[in-house]
Amino acid sequence: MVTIYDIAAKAGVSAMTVSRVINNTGKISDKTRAKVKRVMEELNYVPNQTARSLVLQQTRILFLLITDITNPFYTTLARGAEDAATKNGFRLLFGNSDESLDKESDYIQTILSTRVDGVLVAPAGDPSLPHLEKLRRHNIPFVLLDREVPGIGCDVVLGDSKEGGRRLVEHLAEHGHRRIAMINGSSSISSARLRLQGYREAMKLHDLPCGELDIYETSFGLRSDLSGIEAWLDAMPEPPTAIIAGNNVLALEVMSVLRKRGISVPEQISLVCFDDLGPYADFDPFITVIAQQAYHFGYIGMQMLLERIQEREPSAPWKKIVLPAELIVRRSVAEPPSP
Amino acid sequence: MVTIYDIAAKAGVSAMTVSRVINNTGKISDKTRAKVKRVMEELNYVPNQTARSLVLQQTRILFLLITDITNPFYTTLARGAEDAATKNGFRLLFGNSDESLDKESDYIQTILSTRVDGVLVAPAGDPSLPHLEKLRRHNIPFVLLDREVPGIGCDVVLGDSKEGGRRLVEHLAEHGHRRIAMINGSSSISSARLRLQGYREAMKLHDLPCGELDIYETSFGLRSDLSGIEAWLDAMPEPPTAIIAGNNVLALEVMSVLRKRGISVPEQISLVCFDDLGPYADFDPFITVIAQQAYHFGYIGMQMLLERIQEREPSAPWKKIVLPAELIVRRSVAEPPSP
DNA sequence: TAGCGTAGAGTTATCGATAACATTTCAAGC
DNA sequence: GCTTGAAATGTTATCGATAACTCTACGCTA
Repeated sequence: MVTIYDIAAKAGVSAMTVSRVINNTGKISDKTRAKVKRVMEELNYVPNQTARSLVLQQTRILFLLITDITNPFYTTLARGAEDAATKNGFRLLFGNSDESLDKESDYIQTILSTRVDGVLVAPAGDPSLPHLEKLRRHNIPFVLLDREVPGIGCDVVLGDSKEGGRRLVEHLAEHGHRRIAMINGSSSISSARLRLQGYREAMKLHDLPCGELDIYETSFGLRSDLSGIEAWLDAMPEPPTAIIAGNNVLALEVMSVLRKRGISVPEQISLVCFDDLGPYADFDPFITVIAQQAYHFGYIGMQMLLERIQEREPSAPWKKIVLPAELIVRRSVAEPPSP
Repeated sequence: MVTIYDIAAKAGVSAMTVSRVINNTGKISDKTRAKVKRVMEELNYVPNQTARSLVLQQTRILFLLITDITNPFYTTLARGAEDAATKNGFRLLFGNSDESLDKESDYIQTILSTRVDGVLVAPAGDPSLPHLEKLRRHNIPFVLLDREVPGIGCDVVLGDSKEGGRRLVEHLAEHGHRRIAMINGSSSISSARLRLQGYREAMKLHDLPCGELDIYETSFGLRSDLSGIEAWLDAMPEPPTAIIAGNNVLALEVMSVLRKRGISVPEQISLVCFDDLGPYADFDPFITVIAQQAYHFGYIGMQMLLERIQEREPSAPWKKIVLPAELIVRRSVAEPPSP
């Protein structure tokens, strides 16, 4: 591998001169600069970023840790983050925790040892706290995306989950639904908690019945086994006329179970969810959703992270951005079937 | 930031002894080992991977460069690659070239300067050749995924694109279609070329008409402007009764145009494509596709890459794996409407 | 008890770059 | 021709780890 010394030797200058040419610093005569550049081209020289990071104490690499790389919400978010990062001369690496605390922990370790300059995290849930404290202890700036974690102070970009929950209930109530059930992610995840809270408040406000059996708490991630969902549907004494899914993955899974049972949406049951389906919503614009501005989550989060890294205002108070929830009405809601 | 010297000082040993404890090499008394470990815990020490990489001349980091992070084909592939990498103690970083040669070139530069141990590339197309030659010149092992590039020798994992093209035509022909059009990615991409070739051969075999206007060559990536597709549909003298899309993104876009025009699928026109829609195919199992084993592309490609890196067989001949194409019949194909 | 082998440590050089300081070069001014 | 100061370039130390070598102390053997 060609090093800066090889270039220096061949160009008949010192390594420092080559370094100055590379970084455009200090004073170099045009003649020397040209000669060094020519030699670099000739030998296909590429500076060793590892060596550079070691002395500069910064990598200009940022990390985005998401919980589900196959979920379009996160890939769209990733695009936003990437765009903001490259626009500022940083590179972005991705990691995928799969909603697992263990994998998340591994990635945190990787992040610490790689000495990245900053991290964007969609945490697996409240128990992610120790992971975040680790980042804090090691002075690595980070911004939370989509989910808050109680107990840690930091910048965070959230969606208006509670409001989203309310709106979905209202939308269904307007169509005459009274038996509205909800399937949701774990309550150890702040967004799931707020979605549920919004749902509960709106149900109460509209004087709709809502027993504990109407709510099913499971994981946001993709599962191979849908029997939990089946059991839940069977357990409700009076079947619901509408279901709210806490995210897009859960909606897919509920849909799959309903189809298997020959229950048609929206004729026999209405179905709505949080999070849009990315490009696929376009394909068959079927399901009514609370859409989140996924791209903006990434873009804004990245901007906040870069501000912390470049510390325009040292130790500014933590910021919390809440992006609005938008109801997109499509074709998955109808009047409840007459009894 | 805590360094190995801080640990050494506090534990009253040399840095080398700490290094030996970290890496479990050499001989260390149990007493010393315990003391060093305790100090490392106390100070939350994490070894600096940058420094380590510099001296070891290896990073244990691999890179996956894909062309569309929002395409489920690639995210599923990414999962496979990640699983194979972590299983072997390597970490995997992702990059997204967006089907752009320029972005691809930037990533190649990043890869070279980061000194990763190996690369999995889905190239933007045949003009990616110089980028791959750069990797070769710098002795970075790489494996191509999904697309070949003429002019470079390397391991590659492909889908059986030609066979897929044939099968789609046959499937449509069996349903009585004679006017079958195709929208496809750029012919500078090997998989697009083969898909087209399969289509052409099958059309000829079945004695079906196929003029130049029936084929529309565009980009595989997502576009905001669908007017090209509109113009193509308008330009065909006799409208087709079926359309084959060269990948899932193109199918989405064609679908979008058709819906806008009030043309229903499959009643008025049949639509099939290459590549499945990931989890979304489950949601509304609508479109008939040639599915590729996306996960296996990643998993197998990664295994081949690791073999090259660990050089079990130095300079073994290049391997070319062709994964079978599977026709999944759903509901987007019907008999052509009677004239 | 001298000699020797080895477990358990330490020393020094190195990876490839850059910061900080040091030195050389050369043109302008008197 | 000599001084002076800025421009141009070089030298040395450093970042945090590891490889390769060296050293020390102790126990066993003859």
